[in-house]
Amino acid sequence: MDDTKPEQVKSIADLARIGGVSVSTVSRALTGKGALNKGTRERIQALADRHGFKLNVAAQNLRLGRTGAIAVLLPLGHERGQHLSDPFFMAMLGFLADALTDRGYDLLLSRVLPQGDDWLDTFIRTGRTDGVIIIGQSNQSAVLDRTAAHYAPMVIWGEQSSRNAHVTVGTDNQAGGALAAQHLVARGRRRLAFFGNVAVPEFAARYQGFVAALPADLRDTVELVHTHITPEASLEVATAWFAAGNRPDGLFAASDVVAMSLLSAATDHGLSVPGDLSIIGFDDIPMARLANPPLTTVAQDIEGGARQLVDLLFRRLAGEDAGSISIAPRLVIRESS
Amino acid sequence: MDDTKPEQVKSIADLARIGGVSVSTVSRALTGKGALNKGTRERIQALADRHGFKLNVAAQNLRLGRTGAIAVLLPLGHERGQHLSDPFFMAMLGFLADALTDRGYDLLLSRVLPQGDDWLDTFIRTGRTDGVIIIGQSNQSAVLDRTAAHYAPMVIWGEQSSRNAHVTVGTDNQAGGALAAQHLVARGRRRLAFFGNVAVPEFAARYQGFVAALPADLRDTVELVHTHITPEASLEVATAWFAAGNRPDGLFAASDVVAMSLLSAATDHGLSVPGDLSIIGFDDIPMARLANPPLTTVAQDIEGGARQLVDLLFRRLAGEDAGSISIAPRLVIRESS
DNA sequence: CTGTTAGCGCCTTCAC
DNA sequence: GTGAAGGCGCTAACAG
Repeated sequence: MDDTKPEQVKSIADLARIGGVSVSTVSRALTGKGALNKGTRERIQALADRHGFKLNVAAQNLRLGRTGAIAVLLPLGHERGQHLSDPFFMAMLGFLADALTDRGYDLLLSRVLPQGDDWLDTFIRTGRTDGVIIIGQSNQSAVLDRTAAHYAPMVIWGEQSSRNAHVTVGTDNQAGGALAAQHLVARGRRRLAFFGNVAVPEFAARYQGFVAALPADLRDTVELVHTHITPEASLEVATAWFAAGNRPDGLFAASDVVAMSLLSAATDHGLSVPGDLSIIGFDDIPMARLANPPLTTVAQDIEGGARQLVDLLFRRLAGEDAGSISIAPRLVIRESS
Repeated sequence: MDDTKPEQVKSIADLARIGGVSVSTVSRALTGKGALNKGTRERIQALADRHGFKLNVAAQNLRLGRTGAIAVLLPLGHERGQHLSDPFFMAMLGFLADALTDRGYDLLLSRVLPQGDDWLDTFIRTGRTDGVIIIGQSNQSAVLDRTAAHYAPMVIWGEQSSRNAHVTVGTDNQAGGALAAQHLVARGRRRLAFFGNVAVPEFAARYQGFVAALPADLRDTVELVHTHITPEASLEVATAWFAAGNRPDGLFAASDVVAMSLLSAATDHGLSVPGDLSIIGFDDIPMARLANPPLTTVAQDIEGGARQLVDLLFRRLAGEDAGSISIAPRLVIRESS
């Protein structure tokens, strides 16, 4: 056809000049919005392709008063190492990335070390993203509540509570704890303990649900062992605990990673699982089935959760006053119990 | 002092009006750039704080001709499930987020299903980010090379090769394979196999390094077992392989996740580790020490790697023609060998 | 159907 | 030391 040499085209103005049309025509051709003669549209599109030109998304978004990005924040309130290693978050993040991509949004990832009480407002006011997804309340419930009061497009993965002013999506952790309790009791286990960090709302709920579902005589004897849920910390705590002579017959861990630490420590101390004791985890990370023996666990629907988070966020972004969502957990029985 | 009611301040123009100064003064006060009377600067900053005003980062970046964001792309060329579950990526991502945050940049996360051969150029031309970090070549080396020819701010975590036109940071996978070989040989193991997907450059190099470091008589008998490196796929392959009657005494896995599958499958078939056979993984994910028995593995320096990736990217962003970096692996001997 | 124009919110020369 | 004005690249009335 014609033989325009691919010169540097940096903006629609350049392309407009080369194509002998106005910038609005180029804009209409490339966005597909607005009425435009089919021939012109195709000619401009072809011209853009030939020059390897794409609309600048940043400028486009500025003009549209949006950013085209959603922030995913991992607050490291007290579990500094958790997010680095826990497969649960990787899975969640992957599904979130998919769900946001499907809607044409970018995912802005940020790990935050909460400082003072306005790290969240400060982040939001810089206008970097159109909405915020926060993974876990950590110890920041008060900050979340304060921001939720004036900022709608924010959803939190975590524990739902009537005390929360912020909107959450999350597993019914109490129900999950109850599933674990019922299972251990059904197996005839009576010397029980829970391992986790109850300063984290999700874990506290798992513990409460666990205790509440126990028969009255066991409720008073169940031990609460505090541990951060990183592999390193939980292995250390578990090893020390067994070394101190504790001989339980039923353990419920706040996460699969902690459960794997318990498994490892128990084996090291010559105990057989599930012969001498049962161990139950929480999450059902892909690796739970690779544990030795494969881990019985309370499964969270990570993919479904991610989808619900994104759905809810976009409903709120659209002005709808959509509320919290609770997801039922499911007991997956393998060989560790 | 004064009692201005916090009205809605959406731009520096609003603040300029309220403060009785020009927009340029506000800009100078809030960015700290340019000369300005100290008193004015402090007055405007106080005014901004009182109104909870922050500069709009998107507009600022548009004006400065940058985006303030770096893309981290996970190409899912043939390991669709890998990135969802492999703790290695979570760790890498966490460290990248930290390193980028330290430099005042955002991390734009994107999982891409490579389509055709210009998904990368298309992404770059939309101008969403100032640079690109790609985790793994996947099967896209040709695409990466083509883009690298005209786009400097791009670094790849993966396998370095003289055939690569793109710049990489990565573990010396051949050396890692050699470490595994030497260790198994030193343990007197002779019936060897490698488990992994050699269509992935990194894994191919691990396999080659492994074979090359073997004594001549073993080199011909080592078996290459193909498996994707997801927990699900590798467990299935390992189980079938043992069920077919294979009785090796030394296994080298392309990743720790695969090694844990091998451990699980071997135990299921009544084999003892390390009694009957030795198993070595690759990565040294935090959970490797929680395996039962704890996993011997070739450790990658994930944190150092992430830092090098970011350093290299910013050097190239500054116009420097900085080249690829190779990181030495380290054998971590635990109880699985 | 297409072009002109006025911004989105900010930074930065150039004057004063 | 501070203000006015132009423009980063794009979109959307409003005209014609």
